[in-house]
Order: sequence, then C-alpha cells, then structure tokens
Amino acid sequence: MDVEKVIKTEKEIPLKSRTIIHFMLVNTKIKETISTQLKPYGISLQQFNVLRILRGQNGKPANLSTLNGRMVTKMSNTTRLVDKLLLKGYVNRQTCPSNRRKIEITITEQGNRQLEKMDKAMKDAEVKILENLSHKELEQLNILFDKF
Amino acid sequence: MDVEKVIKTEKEIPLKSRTIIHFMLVNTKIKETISTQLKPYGISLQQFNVLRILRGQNGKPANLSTLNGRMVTKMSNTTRLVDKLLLKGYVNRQTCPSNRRKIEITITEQGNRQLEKMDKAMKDAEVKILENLSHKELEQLNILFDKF
DNA sequence: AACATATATTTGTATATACAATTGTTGTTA
DNA sequence: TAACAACAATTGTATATACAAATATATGTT
Repeated sequence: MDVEKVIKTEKEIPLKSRTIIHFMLVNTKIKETISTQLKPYGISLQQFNVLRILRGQNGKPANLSTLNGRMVTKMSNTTRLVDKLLLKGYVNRQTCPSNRRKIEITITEQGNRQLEKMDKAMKDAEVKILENLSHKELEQLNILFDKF
Repeated sequence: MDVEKVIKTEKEIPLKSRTIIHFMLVNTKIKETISTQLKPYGISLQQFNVLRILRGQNGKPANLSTLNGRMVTKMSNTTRLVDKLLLKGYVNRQTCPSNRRKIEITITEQGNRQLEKMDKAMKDAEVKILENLSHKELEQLNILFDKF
C-alpha cells in the first residue's frame, strides 16, 4: 500500500488523518480485488452478499428489510438489487400471504449452484488480500476494529 | 461495531472472511460519520479531497491526472467532479497554454475560505471515529495496514 | 508533410448509493 | 368504522463509480 503517494498532498499529516486515509486506501484495494474475482460471474459484491444471506436462511424466505439489515453495506435500495438477481434467475420473489406488505425472497437452485462457484472465487480473493497477514495479525486487526 | 449482526448470516465465518466483513463495516461507519460532518457544506468527501489537494499545491495548478493520482479513491471521472466544484465557485479551470491537452485547476479564494471551515468539520469527524483508539493503537493499525 | 502513437481529457452508458417522497397494507383507537 | 399512525416496499432523483469509446493535442518516424 503506497500511502505516501496520496498523503504527500499536504505537508504534515497527523496520525488520525493518516489512519483514516490509510483505511480508505486499503478498502479500495480490497474492493478492487473482490470485484475482479467476482467479475466472471457478472455479479456485484452486494448481489453476492444477498445470495449468501439467502442461503444462510436454509430455505426460510427473507424479506427486504431483513436483507437490508444483514448486508455489509446498507443500500436502502434492496428492491432494485433483488430485481437484478431475479433477472439472472438466482432468486424467487413473492408477496408474503400472511402480511401482504412483505416480500418473501428465496434463493433458486440455479442461484445456489452459481453461489458455490462464487464462494471459491471469493475465498481466493480473501487469500490474495490477506496473504501478508499472519493469523495473529488478523486477530489483532479484529480486536482493533471492534474499537470503532 | 456490531459485526455479529451481519455475520450470523452464515454458521461459521472463518477468520479471513470475518476480517474482510469487519473491515467493510468499519469503513461504512467511517464514511457515514465523515459525510454527516461534511453535509452542512454541501460537499462530498471526494470533492473535499480535491480541494485539499489543490490547496496542497500552494498556488501551482494541478491537472486532472495529477488530481486523479492523488485521490484516496480513484474515480476515473475527475472531469465531472471538478464541474461540481466549478459550479460552487471553489475552483478555476483553464487549459494549459504550453500544452493545450492539459487542464489547469486551481482553488479560488472562496474555495480556500470554505475549505478552512470544512477542515474543522473533518477533524471533528476523525476525533469521533477514532475516539476509542489510543495513539499506540493507531500506530499498530497503520503498521497492519501496510501489510495489505 | 503524412502517418502512427502516446497523452490528456471528455463523453456515454450502466450500475451503485443515498435520501426523500409515495404507495399500499396493517394495526390502533377515538 | 373512519381516521390515523406504523410498517414494508417501491419509485424518483441526484450523485458516485467503473469502464469503454471518442475527441483533441502533442510527439516521433519515415
């Protein structure tokens, strides 16, 4: 990570600012790696996460607000995201019979098959991203992240 | 940071996945805090960064590719970003006389004045974001980030 | 000079994201 | 039961982001 290139922008960067900038640079790199890995499947990280959440439901349907609450980055726009998955044939959507305000979403057989392949791609991305970090360092990071 | 809420999505999350998800959650929180702080000034984080870069030039104009290279998150779309700043009267833009392919961008007096106010807002955001981290922990984080 | 190549920016298009307003449904209560 | 609040999803709008294609200018080669 070449923080200096960005940071030279101003003369002296206090530690706090440096940390934030550094954080964002790493985040950009992570996102790039992940989207590169997912690209062959024509799916975005958000869409991938929704599929994972649906699989985690074990057949039990999820409604939109559940999805939104569990997503890593909220997008307030889950409707349109699910639209895309629907077009790809990865999910089913139907209004909940007991409460017609709710929409029930489930993952399809095809969605599950694709997701298995994407899992592997995602795992590769994670390995690539974290290749220089030891188990101990990962634990350290998680402890530090908890303080945010 | 409530990682568990998002993480319960699947039964067992390996440390690597957990780290990535945790990272993104913190990133979301950081972005939210910053944009809340900048909101009164009607400026996005990207636009703020461009202004900071321009100030760092000390009057020397910057062209678009310089800006793009120094920005924390690249956007390949610096033209339109500068358009917005132009509309607000925070920057000047003129084609470089010696190389007419280039566009020279400088910060205006008004831009500088606004930027000073935004600096304070940004500093407040940083304090808020990092309030639970000690100096030592910030240093630790930066060391870990370098490994990405 | 004519041509190809490299550089710098702009434009077009598609998707992602944030936020506010709207629609439709359910539950409550005067 | 009519009115209203609460809830769940959708739609509209603006901006952000990514990527490819197009435009304009400069440089190097024959």
